[in-house]
Amino acid sequence: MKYTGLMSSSKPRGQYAKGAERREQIIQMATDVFATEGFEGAALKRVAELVGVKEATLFHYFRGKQELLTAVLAERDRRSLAAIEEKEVGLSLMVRSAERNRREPGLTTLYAVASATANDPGHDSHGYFKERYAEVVDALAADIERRQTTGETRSDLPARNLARLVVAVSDGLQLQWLYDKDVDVADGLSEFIDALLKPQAQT
Amino acid sequence: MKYTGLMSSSKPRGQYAKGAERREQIIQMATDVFATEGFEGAALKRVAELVGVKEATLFHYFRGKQELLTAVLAERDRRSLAAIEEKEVGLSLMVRSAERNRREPGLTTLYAVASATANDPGHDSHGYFKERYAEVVDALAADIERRQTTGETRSDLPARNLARLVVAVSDGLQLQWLYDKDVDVADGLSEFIDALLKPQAQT
DNA sequence: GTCTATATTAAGATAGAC
DNA sequence: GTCTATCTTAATATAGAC
Repeated sequence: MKYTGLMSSSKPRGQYAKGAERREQIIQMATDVFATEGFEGAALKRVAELVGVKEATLFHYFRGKQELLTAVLAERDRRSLAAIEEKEVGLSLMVRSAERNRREPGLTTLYAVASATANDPGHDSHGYFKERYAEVVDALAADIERRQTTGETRSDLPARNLARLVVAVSDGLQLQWLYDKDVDVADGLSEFIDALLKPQAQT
Repeated sequence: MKYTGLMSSSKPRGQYAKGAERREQIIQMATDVFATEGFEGAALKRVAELVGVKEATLFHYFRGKQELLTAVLAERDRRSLAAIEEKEVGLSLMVRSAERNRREPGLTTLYAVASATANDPGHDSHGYFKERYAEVVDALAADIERRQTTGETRSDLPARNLARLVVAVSDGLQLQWLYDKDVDVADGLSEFIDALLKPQAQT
């Protein structure tokens, strides 16, 4: 309802914030509001009030609501990666991400919905998702291929196909979780990786 | 753009169609328009024109655009099932459905987007997807469990977990296909089923 | 101090929901 | 018709460079 308390304390009279900082503030606050209200349900007015600026200021930093959404999604990715050990890549990163998702259901839902709706090339986040899918599949395929050479992982299927399956299981279970919170994405993904990637004895 | 549904020429002047028939016509035409223009992009006015009725008539049969969408999605399911051998259930049905999806990309995209956006309990199609996921997982689990007793399929994992993975791979690959049409959902799903469900030798 | 780039806002157009 | 949300336009305020 009322957020006026935040205004004057966070932004002393007569001072302008530096562009990059204000941009950060807006993304952070938009993250919270989008995660709580959903994309359509969120009003930019509320975001602006919480930051302590007028709506018009938001449009100075972002061309529109969709561009702000893209910034929120990209920033979540960035934070996610930053919070993880550098050595963790590929398969273990996927499982770790699924565990993080469990802790932020609002953002995870936002992400799942956006990944489907942004399929339209006209959607502002289309490029972001297209590139990200390519990157994730590439990184996973490289990790799997490395494991294949050491015999740690089955080699009877192309690494790239296996990578696509891992990503598919992750996204697909996430979708089922939207409708049934008993579904555990991290557990299911782990089970899948253990079961599918284990070296195969010929039967 | 060509719309192949039943046209107004099938309705002689001065005759009212029976409710069920008109309803059918509307659903068929809406299917074409939604598949071509997408849900948001589609104008109900256009659907009405193509059917040969006023927009108000649409609202007589469906409370709103979302309810019409639900009817379109449900009808696609019904037709899909009707066109398939009765004996085909479970795993082979999943692969067959993926093959059909390849032939109707517009509808498939519509379905993928709707399955993510309808996660909100307030969305008109929410109940449809929730029930459908439960049904599909149940049917698949039953099929897999049967195969497990015959030794045709691995038994070291619960049938229900395997069923959820199969559904996840199907939906997940479909999502990747939205961004890269080179992804072949049916092939990937087949590969996955062959690889994962094969009885496991102990390693 | 003046100048310029950037930050911010007031006011309102437009479109859709109720 | 009223209300609310997105977005535009154009004018004002501030910070930093010189």
